[in-house]
Amino acid sequence: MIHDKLDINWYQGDNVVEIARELLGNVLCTNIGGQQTKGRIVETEAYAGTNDKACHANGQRKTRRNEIMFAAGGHAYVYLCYGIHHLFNVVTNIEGRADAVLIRAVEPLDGIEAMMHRRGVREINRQLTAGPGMLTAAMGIKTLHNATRLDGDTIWIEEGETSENQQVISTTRIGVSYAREDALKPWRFYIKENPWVSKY
DNA sequence: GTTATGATTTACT
DNA sequence: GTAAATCATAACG
Repeated sequence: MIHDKLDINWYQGDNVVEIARELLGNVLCTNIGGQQTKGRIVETEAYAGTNDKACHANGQRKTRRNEIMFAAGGHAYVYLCYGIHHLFNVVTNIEGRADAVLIRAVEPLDGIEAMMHRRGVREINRQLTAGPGMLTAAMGIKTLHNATRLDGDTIWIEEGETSENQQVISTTRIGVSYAREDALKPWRFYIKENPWVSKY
């Protein structure tokens, strides 16, 4: 079965919410530290640039941290949250439009041994990748991978199985209550009844 | 220069 | 159920 890497142009559409939904079922791949890992994306959230109070780039606020969000779609935006967790986003839209999709959970496919080793767990269970900080740890993604191009050979996304049977649920985003009315936007997407979707 | 804080996880009472 | 861990960044002086 051939899986094609998503083309850089794929990321540059102007509807970040739609892209977040379409990312479900595709496969996030990393080749870091000599270990290749792959995981099917089962949960995402859209962050809609300057009009979204939950987005780091809201109100055209451009800083050193979120600078990469203003670049053209197809880059990785990785940053450290709570001093502990690395969060991985896919930058979308064209240069100057700071949209991004947060990858919140994946289902492990390849390199599971490496993931378990990085996470320090012995069994394959939700502890591996069912959460935005967990999946980056499992797949070896660190802040040094910020601004990585997703058409390279370190981090990329492949087309997944055709997902006719997957039912997509949309609901509110998590951990953004500070964003007031924008916290109510139903911009979190996940695959129904998939056991790897994050808790809370 | 200082200080507050978070797109979370984990451990503990 | 609640709280601690832990630090780069952003906002301010």
